[in-house]
Amino acid sequence: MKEVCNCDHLPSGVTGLASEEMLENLEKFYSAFSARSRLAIIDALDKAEMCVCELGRLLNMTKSAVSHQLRILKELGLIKARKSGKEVFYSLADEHVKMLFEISIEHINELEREVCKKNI
Amino acid sequence: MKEVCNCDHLPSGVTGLASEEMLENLEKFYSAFSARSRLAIIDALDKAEMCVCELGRLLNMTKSAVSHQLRILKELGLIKARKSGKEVFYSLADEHVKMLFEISIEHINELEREVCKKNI
DNA sequence: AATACAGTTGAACGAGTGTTCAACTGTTTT
DNA sequence: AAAACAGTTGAACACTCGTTCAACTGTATT
Repeated sequence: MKEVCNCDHLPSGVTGLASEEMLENLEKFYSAFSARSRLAIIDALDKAEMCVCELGRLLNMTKSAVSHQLRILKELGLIKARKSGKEVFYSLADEHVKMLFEISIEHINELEREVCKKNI
Repeated sequence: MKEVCNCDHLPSGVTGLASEEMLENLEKFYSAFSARSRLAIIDALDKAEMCVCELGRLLNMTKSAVSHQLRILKELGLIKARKSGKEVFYSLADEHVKMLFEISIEHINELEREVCKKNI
């Protein structure tokens, strides 16, 4: 009962691999969430619309740092901006972003529990 | 009807922000998916159990590069290993990882469609 | 018109990261 | 016992990325 690696050929049963384009989209999307500062911003905007100044104070970041990260999130289509006088109010782009973020939180919580159980 | 930034105090309606620990978990999790090579590995393992050699050939990576990334994924509890003779077969850790990955793909597809619609 | 404030931008810096290379372990085959 | 193979590991390298700093735009206030 030997399990062959047979490294002369590709594994046979493997079909439906993600396309290059899909991988690129996934990478871009996950990268947006892979920095603590951006995660904190998304988490905050998941709770309420906020201006740069508020975000900065809430998250202990400089306005500049917040602004840089907001630009990245905006380019990825994850947040939207609403200008009002001197201020710019940011919020999550749509319900899809909101859902995806909240679902992730739930699942990662359960994942964490699984890992903990195994380590006992 | 002026919308006050009132940058002397924190925004009032904001409660239930993610804890530091939660942010850390989210960051670790998303970081695991933020490298193209790791994404490709996860995608492949989502389709079938594979050894390092197969992954390397399938994804055009050296065994060393694959092994390094597998170590990271294993430390995060996202994949598991099964040794058999000379070879080590890897697969996704459990159904939770599988689901989270597949759900993400669906949602990102829809997200992409939304963004495209807006750019018309 | 001058000042103050919210926000943006680009350059520069330091920290983190993925790959490569070479040496290594451990198992199987001859 | 020696050779071959699957896989791992650590150092080195280039590259990316987030923050800081300073200068800037545009709006509101006096």
